[in-house]
Amino acid sequence: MFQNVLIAEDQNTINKGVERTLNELNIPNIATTQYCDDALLKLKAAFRTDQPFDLLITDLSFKADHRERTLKSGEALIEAVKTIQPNLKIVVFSVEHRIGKIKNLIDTYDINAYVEKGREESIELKKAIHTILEDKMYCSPSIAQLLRNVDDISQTDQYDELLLQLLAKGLKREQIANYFQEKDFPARSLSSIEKRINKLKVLFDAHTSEQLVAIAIDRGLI
Amino acid sequence: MFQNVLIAEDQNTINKGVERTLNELNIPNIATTQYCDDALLKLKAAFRTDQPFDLLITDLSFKADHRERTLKSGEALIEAVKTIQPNLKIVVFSVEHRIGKIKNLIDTYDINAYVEKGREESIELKKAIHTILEDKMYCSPSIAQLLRNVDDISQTDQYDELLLQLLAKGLKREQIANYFQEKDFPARSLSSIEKRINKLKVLFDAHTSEQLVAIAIDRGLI
DNA sequence: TAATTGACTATGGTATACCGTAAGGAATAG
DNA sequence: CTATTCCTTACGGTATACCATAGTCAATTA
Repeated sequence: MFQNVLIAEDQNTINKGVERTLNELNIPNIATTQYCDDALLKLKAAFRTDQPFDLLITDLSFKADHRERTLKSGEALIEAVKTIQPNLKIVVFSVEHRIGKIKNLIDTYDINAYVEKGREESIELKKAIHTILEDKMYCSPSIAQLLRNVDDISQTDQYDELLLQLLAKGLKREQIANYFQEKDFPARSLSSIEKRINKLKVLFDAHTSEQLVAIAIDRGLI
Repeated sequence: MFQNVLIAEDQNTINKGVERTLNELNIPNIATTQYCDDALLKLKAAFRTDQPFDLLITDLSFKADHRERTLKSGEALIEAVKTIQPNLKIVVFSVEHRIGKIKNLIDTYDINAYVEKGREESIELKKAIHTILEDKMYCSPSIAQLLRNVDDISQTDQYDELLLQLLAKGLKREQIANYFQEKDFPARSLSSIEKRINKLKVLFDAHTSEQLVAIAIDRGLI
């Protein structure tokens, strides 16, 4: 079982709750922190001793408050951690359900578990920890399900992604065409842009381009 | 001090955490539940005994899962509770920061405290409970600040919020107008809808309605 | 080579969104 | 009461989005 676990989570109550769950697993040393910067400091400090942390459980989003912050998100924390202790096991514990974001997280940072916050989260956390101990990856069932279907989404390639981003950034169709002209992209005419947007609307079952943007955001594509 | 407290919160970990916080206040009987319907059953059952609950701490949003639900939100639970035990003290404990919703909650249901989930939530929960014991209302500082600035804005907030939601759901301007006709809302003409959308675009500095929706989602307005 | 296909583009017509103006009515101020 | 202001609505013109059609060109195939 893990010996030294660090919890990074801004919500105080969740800290307490996760701590209690870890108690039930008989983990001897549990540290908690409410800021990413503090988490990194603690990890660094412990890494220099003979008692480094062997597991990090971290949220993704941390609210801003009066304190200055260098690391502003779980992603940033993970990226920083990987440079000093690349073998540290990491569990991401978040409400994030946008599959694009999660897939990116898994692909980029090679995290060991993704647990979605929800009713069964305590049970899932325990499962995740046991699974990691066997050197396997754990993922909440609902998310695992979505990940399997993620190939549908990767059809919408970089081009579509950029197109949706530009829409969400407030560019009109003609402006997008001009932008693509400059970048010398294929399908850079106004006509092609229109067709592509239309294709995306069919693909995502959106009635308007406003809804298209909303869906794209909801799925974490942009 | 309160003797019998019920916690309604779908996130298991938060349940544990709040329970621990209440332990620190030496509250003898703490019950937890992850469903609104169960919460109501427990409240009803206890109300018939000589040990009714004297405090309810409830979240606002409860995720859907396989179970059938009658009560789907904290608001619904509160409304139901008020019919059977109108004097029950209620603490709402939520991440909700849309001031319109919160003001509506306070005005309609006469709740005793609103604690916003965040870094200081445990301390605030304790403060809230102590404040309620003195028969006063407690509100998180950040929310209290916002409430002071919002007198008549809240109505327009609701309206704008719905408008943005309908846009994100793919309704066209005319369909939104029709929807507002049916609901007998003020400013229900196509012209008014257009004007309002335009006002929102100026307010949020959006160039297109697509961007407006994106910004609204980003800020958690919808 | 000739035909075919597919990706891209140009064009024009229709629908919708956008924007300004003005009229009506309710509430408010003088 | 009248004037003013604010809100709502109607209306009309312009811009943009939407949609169908057809043309160009390059690559592929027979």
